[in-house]
Amino acid sequence: MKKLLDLISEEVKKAFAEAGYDEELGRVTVSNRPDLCEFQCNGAMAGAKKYHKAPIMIAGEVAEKLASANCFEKVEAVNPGFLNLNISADFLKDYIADMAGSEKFGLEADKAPKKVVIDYGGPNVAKPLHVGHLRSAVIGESIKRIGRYNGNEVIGDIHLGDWGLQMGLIIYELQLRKPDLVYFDPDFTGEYPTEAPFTIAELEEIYPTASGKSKEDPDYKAKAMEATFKLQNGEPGYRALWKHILSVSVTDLKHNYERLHVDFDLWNGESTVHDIIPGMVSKMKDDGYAHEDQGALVVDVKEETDTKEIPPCMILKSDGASLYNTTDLATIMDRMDTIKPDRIIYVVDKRQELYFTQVFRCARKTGLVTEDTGLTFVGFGTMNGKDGKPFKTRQGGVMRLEFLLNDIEAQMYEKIVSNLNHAPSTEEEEEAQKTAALVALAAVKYGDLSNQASKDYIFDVDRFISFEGDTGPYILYTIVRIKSILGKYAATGKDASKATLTVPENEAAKSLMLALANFNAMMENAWAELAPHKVCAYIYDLANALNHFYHENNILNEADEEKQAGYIALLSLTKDVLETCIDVLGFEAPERM
RNA sequence: GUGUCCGUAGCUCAGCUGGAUAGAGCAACGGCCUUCUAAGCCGUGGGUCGGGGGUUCGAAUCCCUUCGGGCACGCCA
Repeated sequence: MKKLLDLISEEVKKAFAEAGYDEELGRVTVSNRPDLCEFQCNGAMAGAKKYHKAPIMIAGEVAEKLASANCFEKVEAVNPGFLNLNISADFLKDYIADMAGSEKFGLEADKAPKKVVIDYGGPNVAKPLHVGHLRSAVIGESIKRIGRYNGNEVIGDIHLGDWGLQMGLIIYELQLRKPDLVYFDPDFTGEYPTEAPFTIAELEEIYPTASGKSKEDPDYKAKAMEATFKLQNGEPGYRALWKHILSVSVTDLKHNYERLHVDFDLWNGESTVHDIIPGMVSKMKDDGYAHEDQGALVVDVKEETDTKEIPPCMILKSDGASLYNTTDLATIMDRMDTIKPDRIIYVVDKRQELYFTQVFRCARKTGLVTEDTGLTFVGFGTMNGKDGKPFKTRQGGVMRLEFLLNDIEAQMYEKIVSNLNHAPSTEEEEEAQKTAALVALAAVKYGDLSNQASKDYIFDVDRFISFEGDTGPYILYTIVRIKSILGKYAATGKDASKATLTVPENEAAKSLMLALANFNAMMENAWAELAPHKVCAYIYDLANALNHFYHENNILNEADEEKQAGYIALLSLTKDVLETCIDVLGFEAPERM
């Protein structure tokens, strides 16, 4: 289905052409003066110079040609040369009816669907998720869903940190604590136990302890490095332990991501590509791209157009060990090999931007990716506390994601229960718990996603839980409100699915339709710009339009059944669109709140 | 130092492929619950769009400059 703006623009372009002007001048935009008109075209002013004519003259001529166009109910040429347009109520109603009947509310799927890998998450095993992982998960998940909604095949990959020194640290510390475990017996030849010799809680304690010791004690660190080396070279006991660490950790991670409504198609990590690194490196050497510099193996990635010096991309450290770059490049190679994506999107902290330009250039230069493979860096800003500094606990430590969510859910629960105005029954308590979880998630996600991803933002818990105004809960509240009305309508024995739209006969209804009509353009644009905040801005507008409509029209008491059915159809569509949008943002609405 | 992003109302943020009076939310103030959920709606006050130049009929938006801040700049990830 064509976008409403395109349909209107076609008419206006035709009018420009008929009046003897360049039709490109006929591009219509949403009015920035809603008090004057719904849509505007500024082409007359842009063309004034070219045609040596006063803009108002041009606008006037075009307006005359447009007089017969049935899609407008008002066409005005006003000084200095604006073309003010109001759409016809009938035309709009028909458009909305088409939209309601179309599969994706009028969104046309990409003509050539792309296969896209999206790399987000990036947690380390054996370490709990903390607030630093929140943005990647929330933004990445939303971009993934937006991409899918636009008709693409999008594959989410968590890209675990599961291979480096951290693993050696854990193994060595475990060996000190439980030296009798079979994993450390070099003569052991049997089957290793299937049960891990530790719990997630122990694991989460072991890693920081080991990490701390290794910083203080060079000997300890050397031992950990040795363990890492053995692991990477296939020592059976270590491999078996590593699998335990991975599985215990992944189980826990899945649980935590589930709570965030975030899921990944691939749980690959650094270890996935370990075996293909040597081949990749030697090929880069053989092809003449990689050379030694100060002992390290590097690939130059400078380009003439650079405004600053871009350091070479390091492939191997001077001690011959691989590093982050090596794994990332090998991961690209692996993805090209196994998935053949058209595009890879990285949702990562924006501080890594320079690093990723190096990696991308290196991948292109060395032929790891084809010319037309897109490599996109979506950098997100820091989540700051109210003081404008990186978000910390009251004690100044890193806040665990679980604790943060628990805290917000608990406050949400209090609010819900106090809204009941009576002591909750057991059932009500249970429902309140569920609702609190949904609302808390919406509050956190909307709070994050409504900001431009690339900017730092202030994570203000008090603001999020107050849930007034432009917040996730406001959106949910609007949906719940519609559900309630639709439920009551159905309870009178009428069938909402049979309700058909009617021509909007008041300003509130028309505004709501206009807001709805923007859906396809918005969703397409959100994908083009990888910008979930556009979806947030849209649903905030739509929710406002709905609430305005709600206060202007008494739906359930409307005596005229046809008119009432029209309202109901409008409400249903609004609900469906809102729910589609929040789904794409990665949260959902409760039945009541 | 070099590069890069940012600076919009008291606070948090939109708007930035140039257009008419710069928009929201919070906070402040004033209305609206015997009618569909007041987590709502309606209204009032509040801004030299960091400063200065320039391009343009027109600049928060583009260019230059300056001040202030964030971040990144080869063996961490």
